[in-house]
Amino acid sequence: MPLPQTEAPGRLQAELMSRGLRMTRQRRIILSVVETAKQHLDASQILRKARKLDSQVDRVTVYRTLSLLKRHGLIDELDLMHMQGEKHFYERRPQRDHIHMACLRCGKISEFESNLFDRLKGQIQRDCQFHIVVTRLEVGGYCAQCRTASAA
Amino acid sequence: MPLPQTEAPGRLQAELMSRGLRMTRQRRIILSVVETAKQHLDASQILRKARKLDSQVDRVTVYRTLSLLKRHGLIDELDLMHMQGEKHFYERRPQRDHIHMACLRCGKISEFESNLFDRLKGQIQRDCQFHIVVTRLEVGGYCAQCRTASAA
DNA sequence: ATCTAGTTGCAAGTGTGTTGCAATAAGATT
DNA sequence: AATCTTATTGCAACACACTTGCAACTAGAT
Repeated sequence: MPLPQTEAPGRLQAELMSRGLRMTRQRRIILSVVETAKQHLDASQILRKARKLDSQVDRVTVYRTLSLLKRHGLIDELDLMHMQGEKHFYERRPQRDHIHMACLRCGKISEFESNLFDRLKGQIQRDCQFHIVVTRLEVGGYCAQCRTASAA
Repeated sequence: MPLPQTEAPGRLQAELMSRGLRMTRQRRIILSVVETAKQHLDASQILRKARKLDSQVDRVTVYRTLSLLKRHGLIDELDLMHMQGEKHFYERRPQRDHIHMACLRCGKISEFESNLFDRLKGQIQRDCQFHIVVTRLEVGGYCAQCRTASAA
């Protein structure tokens, strides 16, 4: 049974192939899960979704693939303030870095892009002579809804 | 054998006592380890240092004390870009937040305070109506030394 | 069709952090 | 100073995320 390999290959798959890496059945599945994710997924969620597409995907392969994508700078790893144990979450690396805000009450994760953040990174590179490869800015606190809810 | 309890109690101990928490022998030791740390320590390093002062400190007590301090906002938890496995590192919460930069080559951790960072936090609070409790900005990349070293 | 090195799956292992519960001790009360 | 109450501790067992060694497999080149 052929895989839905004719679907648009997706940027992740194209990127990996252009780097001379082998495109296995398992990798294709894991990449598609990561690419089509509508929210931040952790390794076990990725495994579960991958198995729905092909029960022949191992936990270890998920870890190895995530680590590969991370090494190649194609995905970012998030901690989301460790609100749900010690899980790590993953998302495709975006064009422009963004901030993750985690509400300590309702658990909602929101994202925010900011010119100030871009300028701050520039300042770090200049003032500290530090060549930035990856950044992670996470903020814990209370979102607008939960602020008004608790004020009521 | 009395403990060196007559030493200046330290801010952490004073803070906890002012909040009506019991000051046990174990807590005093763990607090002093955290307060006098010259670098970022993880839980197992804290345990080891605590045991040097009193072999009667349990691993669990270290975890519980760190979690207590974190809940009370007296220490911050760092991931330092997960360069050394999944450890978490701890430091006393400073007056002013700072950025942690982790060199991916030599592993050095440097810190940086920035007005832009302060302004960015202000922007988040305003634009997102998000009440910030804690922030963590970690940057991975290459420090000045390692940049020049690899250019050579 | 064949080859070879990159990749996978299994099983076992590592390490961090957590939980239930009986024993202990801090700090208040008398 | 003795007593009391309840927070805290230590132990043992557990939970879970992630890793490693290695034989079997297979993608992509020849």
